[in-house]
Amino acid sequence: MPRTYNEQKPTSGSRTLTDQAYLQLRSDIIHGELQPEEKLRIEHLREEYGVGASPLREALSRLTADGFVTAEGQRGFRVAPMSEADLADITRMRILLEKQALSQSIEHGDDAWESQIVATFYQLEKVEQSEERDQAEWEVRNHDFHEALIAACTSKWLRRFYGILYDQHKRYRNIALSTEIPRDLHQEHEALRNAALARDKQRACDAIEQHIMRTAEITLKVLREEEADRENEVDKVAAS
Amino acid sequence: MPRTYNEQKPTSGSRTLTDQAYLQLRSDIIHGELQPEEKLRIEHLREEYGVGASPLREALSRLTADGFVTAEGQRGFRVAPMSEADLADITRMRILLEKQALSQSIEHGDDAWESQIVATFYQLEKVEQSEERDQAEWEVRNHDFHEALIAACTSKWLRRFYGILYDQHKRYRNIALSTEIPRDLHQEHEALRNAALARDKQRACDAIEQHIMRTAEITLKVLREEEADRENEVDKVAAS
DNA sequence: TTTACAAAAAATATCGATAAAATTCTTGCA
DNA sequence: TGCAAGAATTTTATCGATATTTTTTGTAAA
Repeated sequence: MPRTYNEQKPTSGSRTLTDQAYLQLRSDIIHGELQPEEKLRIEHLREEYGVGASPLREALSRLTADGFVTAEGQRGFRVAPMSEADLADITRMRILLEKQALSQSIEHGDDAWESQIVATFYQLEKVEQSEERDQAEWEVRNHDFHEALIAACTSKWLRRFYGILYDQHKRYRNIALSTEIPRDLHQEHEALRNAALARDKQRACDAIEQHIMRTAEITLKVLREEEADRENEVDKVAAS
Repeated sequence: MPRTYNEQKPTSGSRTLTDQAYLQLRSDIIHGELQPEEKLRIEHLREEYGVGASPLREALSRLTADGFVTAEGQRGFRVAPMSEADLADITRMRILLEKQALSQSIEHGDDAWESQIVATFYQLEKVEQSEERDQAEWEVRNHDFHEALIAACTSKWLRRFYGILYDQHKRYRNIALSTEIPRDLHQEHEALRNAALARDKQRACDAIEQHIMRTAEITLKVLREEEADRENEVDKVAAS
C-alpha cells in the first residue's frame, strides 16, 4: 500500500514542509530553545521536527542566510553564536537602516500610512499600559508599530536588510528579557509617533536612534547579569 | 557493484556539490547566461550541472538569500528579475552602506590596510591603462580595490550586506556592459585612494558616492539602449 | 470560436537508503 | 603513562524513487 508521507497537518498554514521546518527552527532559535553554538544534527532534528533531511537542510540554508545558523561544509550546521560585540553591531546597523527607512517613509507616506501608525500605536499602548504585561503580545505589537512606521519606505533592499536586523535584535531581547516586562518605552514610542505624523524627519530620526539605543542598552545589561550569574555558578561548582 | 556517485572532480576546489552548484549558478546568473525571470527547473538543471535535486535546491535557497533567485512555494525557482527601479534601489543602498563602511575603515585602518589599498589600486590602474581592457580582469581588480578600502570596517553585518549589494550591482554591470570597456573611472579611483590614505572621511564619502552614482548611470544608460533595441526588434517582427 | 472541464504530462517537494567524511573509541607500543 | 595508528561509529552530503501539485493538452458543450 503506498503510504502518504505528507500528512497535511492543517494546524500549520505553511505550504511546504520546508517552510514549516524553517519557521519552527527559527522560532526555537529566537526564543532560546536552541542554544547559541549548539550543534544542529540533521539526524536528531529529523526526529524532533518530524521531517526528512532534504527539507531540513533547505530550512537550515535559509536560516544561515538570516544569520541565525552557521554552516561549515562537511561539518554541518550550528546555531549562530551570540556576543556583546554582535549586539553592538546589530544595534549600530539597525539605527543606520531604520533612520533611512523612516526618512523615506515620512517622505512618501500617504493617509493610509498615517492611519496605520495611529492604529498600531494604539494597540501597543494598550499592551504597555495593561496590568499583565504579556511579553509575547508586546513583541507582536511592537513589531507591528515599527513596521507601520517604515511601511511607506520604497526600497525593497532596505526593507529586507532591516527585517533581518530586527529579527536578530529580537533574539537578543528574547534571550535576555525572557520573562521580563517592557519598561517605560512608552514615551519613546509616543515621541516617535508624533514626529512621524508631524513629518519631522530630523526629530523622528533622533527619536528612533535613542529608542533603539535604549532598548539595546537594557538588553546588554541583562545579558551581562546573566553572564555574571553563569560565572558564579561555575565558581561555586569549582569550589565544591 | 556499489558505484561512486561523487566523482570528486579535482578541477573545482569546492568541497561539496552544493557549493559547486551554488557557485556555477551564481556565475551564470551574474553573467547573464541565465536570463532574468527564467524558470529554473530542477529536472533540467540536474542534467545541466550534473548534480542531484538536493544540492541544487540547497544552492537555489542560498541564491534566494542573495537575491539572485526568487522562490515560490510549490512553484519552484526562477532567476530574479531586473529593472531600472531595482538598479536605482541597489545604487542608493550601496552608497549608504559603502559610505558607512568606508568611514569606519578610515577610522580603524592600520598600516596593513593602507598598504593593501595602495597595492590593489596599483593593480587596478594597470588594467585600466592597458591596451586590451579585459572586462573580467577589471572586474576582479575593481572588486579587490573596493574590498581593500573597506577592509578595516569592523561591522560584520555591514560587510555582509555590502557584499550582497556589490554582487547585485555587478550583475547589472555585466548584463549591461558585457563587452564594453571601462571608461575614465580612473580619476575617481585615484581620488578615492587619496582621500582614504589622507584619512579624510568627508572627502572619501563624497568620492565614493559620486563614483557609485557614475557607474550606475552608465549602466542605466546602456540598459535603456538595450531595451530600446529589443523593442525595435519586436516592432520589426510585428510589422513583417 | 470560445469556455470549461477532465485527463495526461511535467515539475516540485519529499522520503529512505547509502557513500564519503568526520569523529570517537580501542588497542598496541615506546 | 602517554600517544599514535587504525577500527568502529556517527554524521553529513548525496542519490534515486515517488506522492502531491501545478501546468498543459485535448475535447466536448455553449
